[in-house]
Amino acid sequence: MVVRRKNKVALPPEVCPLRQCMSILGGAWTPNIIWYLSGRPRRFSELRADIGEISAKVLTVRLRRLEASGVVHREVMPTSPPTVEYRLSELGQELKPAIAAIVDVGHRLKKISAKKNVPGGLRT
Amino acid sequence: MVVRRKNKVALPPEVCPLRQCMSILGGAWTPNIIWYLSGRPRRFSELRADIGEISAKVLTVRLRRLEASGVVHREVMPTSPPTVEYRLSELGQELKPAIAAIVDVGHRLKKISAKKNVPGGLRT
DNA sequence: GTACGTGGTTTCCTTTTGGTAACCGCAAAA
DNA sequence: TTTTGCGGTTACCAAAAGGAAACCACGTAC
Repeated sequence: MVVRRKNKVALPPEVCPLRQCMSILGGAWTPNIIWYLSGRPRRFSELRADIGEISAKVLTVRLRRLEASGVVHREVMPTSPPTVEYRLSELGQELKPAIAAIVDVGHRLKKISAKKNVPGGLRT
Repeated sequence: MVVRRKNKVALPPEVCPLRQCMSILGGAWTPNIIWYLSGRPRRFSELRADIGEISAKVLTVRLRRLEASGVVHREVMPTSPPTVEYRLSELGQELKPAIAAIVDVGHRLKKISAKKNVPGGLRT
């Protein structure tokens, strides 16, 4: 019995742009984080307060992932107690139009669902 | 002991537009479905083939939810075997710019991650 | 010494999600 | 009569996600 190479040569991933981008935007609160950071840099506790319902754990996980994907920059300031500032990287800035578009649709959805008396439409 | 009315008068939901919109776009494959439907109306089996990896169950659930939220219109055609056509409603059309913006970022992410040799960035 | 604030981490738990596979009803075709 | 295609539905299951609460290190303030 001989070990053979597979017939298919592991066809290149050919990532779908939509999935590519959604893999960054996915997960609870991620768009909100980007939204707030698009305003100005923020500290951990600021983001926590801004978003309100997010847990520390999830916020940590999100920020770590965004950092790993190059969307967010993390900087420790030499203060005491040390504060940490998060801001959108150059790459992160590219997401702003997408987030803005989503927010924009959100506004229109609100108007429409108000007209139609669909109480809030779908909620999470 | 007297039953009292609550102090807070059930403050209005005050839905965040971002969450509002993401509650529609959320869930695996949803943006892809909208993307394909934004091209032209499609049948169930077409969408299934277009997206490829989606299961019938999830596709059903997504379409039902999109229909319920008024984004997608479902029409049964009087053919045999009966075919069902899905298309974006007027409200669904509003989502096109947002999806387009996301796709656009996806393209740029691809270029950047190619440059940086981050192999695909984050995958789902 | 003790408490406090910052920015987390860790553990545990419940809920949600999404996939697989089997099944279904109908009408037409073979 | 059996099969085929369409458009699903259902039951079951494993994995992932996300929340709560406890914990942690560090330097400063009291």
